Amino acid sequence: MSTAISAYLRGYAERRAVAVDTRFGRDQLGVTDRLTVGVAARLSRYLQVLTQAKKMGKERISSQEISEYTNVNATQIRRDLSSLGKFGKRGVGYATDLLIAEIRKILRTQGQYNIALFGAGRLGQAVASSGAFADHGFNVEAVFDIDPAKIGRPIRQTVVSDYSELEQVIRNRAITIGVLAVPAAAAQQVADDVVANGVRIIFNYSEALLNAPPDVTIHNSNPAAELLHALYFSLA
Amino acid sequence: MSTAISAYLRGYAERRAVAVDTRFGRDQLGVTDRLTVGVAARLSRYLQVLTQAKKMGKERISSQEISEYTNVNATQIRRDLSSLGKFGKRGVGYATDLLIAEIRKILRTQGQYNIALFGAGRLGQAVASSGAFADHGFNVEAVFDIDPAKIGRPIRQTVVSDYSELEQVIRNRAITIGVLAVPAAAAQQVADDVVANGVRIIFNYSEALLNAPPDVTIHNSNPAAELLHALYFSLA
DNA sequence: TAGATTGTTAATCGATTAACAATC
DNA sequence: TAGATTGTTAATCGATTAACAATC
Repeated sequence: MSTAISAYLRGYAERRAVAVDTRFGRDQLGVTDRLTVGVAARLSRYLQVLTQAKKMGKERISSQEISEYTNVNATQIRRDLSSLGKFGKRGVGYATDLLIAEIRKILRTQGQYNIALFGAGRLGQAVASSGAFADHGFNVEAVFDIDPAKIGRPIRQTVVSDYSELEQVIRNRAITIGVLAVPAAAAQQVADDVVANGVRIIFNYSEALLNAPPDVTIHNSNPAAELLHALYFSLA
Repeated sequence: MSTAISAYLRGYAERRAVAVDTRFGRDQLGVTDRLTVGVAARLSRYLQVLTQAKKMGKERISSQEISEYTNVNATQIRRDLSSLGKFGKRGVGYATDLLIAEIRKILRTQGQYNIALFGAGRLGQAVASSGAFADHGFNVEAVFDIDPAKIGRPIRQTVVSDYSELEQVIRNRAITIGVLAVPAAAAQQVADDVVANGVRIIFNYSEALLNAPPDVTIHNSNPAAELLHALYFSLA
């Protein structure tokens, strides 16, 4: 067990009171209620751990084990899960497969989502090659760059497209998520362009502070901020 | 202003009540009190935004502006800051430089920290080349790989070392942080090795679930979990 | 002065946790 | 049956927010 300081997500916008039905997270009308931001963030992290645990051949897992890898209190985990259904067996634990399926259902992320990756540099290549996205149904459907040396070359399974084909590719390949692995100086322009073409979710790996319309969700990667925070707690 | 869902950190361990002195975050005895996990996480994020704002030539910034980029409520930001000192000017805002210095003081991250990077592949190269760490005093002092083709080659300013030199390099270069950009299958072994050589902070970019002693802080990078969570809130 | 923005209060709500009965 | 672990309760604590006086 490690004193892990773990990143987790939290959107401060869109906070909403929740009255989740106990079984399916749906209300009488069949409309799915919103989870609170904290719950959705934690469920995403449980899913990550469960996916990896399954890869390692683990068929059952206890709240205590999930706790050790996420550093979420075991009671909190049981509480989160039991408020959404009865997924566990007392004295036994949770079936990994079942729990993965249930959390995916709850998060409504069972489907496949098409990503366009911007920037085919080292970071872009690392992102495209990572299994992290693929495990969760995120397909890198398109990769863009402006470097003629990279355009037309394959990265994993995807051929790098010229940035000028942005509009056409986004629409033809049903891109819903833009991942920015471009230099900070170019990030705002790319963000503007993808937003103009209907993309409403941006994952920003650049250091740039992006501006976007209110209906666009921007997620910033902040490795340095995370490390600073981890450091604070390890320097007792 | 965007409906940004932003990552922020939270260590569930080491929670502690806080009674921070208003000016320096120190108590009568000169011993720095612990911030709550939430406050330390938010301060780290403010610092990230301030650093970038400064790069963009912004000399002053308001709580409202910081709020737009971090999606932390502006009142919360003023509250966090004012509980640690009076850093702002009413009617004006906060001086970027001053606030950066103060937050660094509070987080005790003014110093330089030496990082050893494991894995000189695409991800490792991207991490080493990123300005994100350098901006906050994290020096990539050593890079390790086991691929003979990479050993001896420079990555940015650092020559790739053979993994067999681990012990010597960690001790000679005063490495305090290990960053893992190795395949998942190798991650646990590397973690064990760096811990055996005294490193107590690990930043894990691999998908592996790592085990470590309780006094070791493990921070896991979870891009897919973050994206899942962002997705949940954008699929209204 | 007028406008802007901080610092602070007060109230509410959600997160966290220990403890334990239920039950596999 | 004995051990393990979930599901759930109850109590506490911190986070969040609106509102506004202070003041630049």
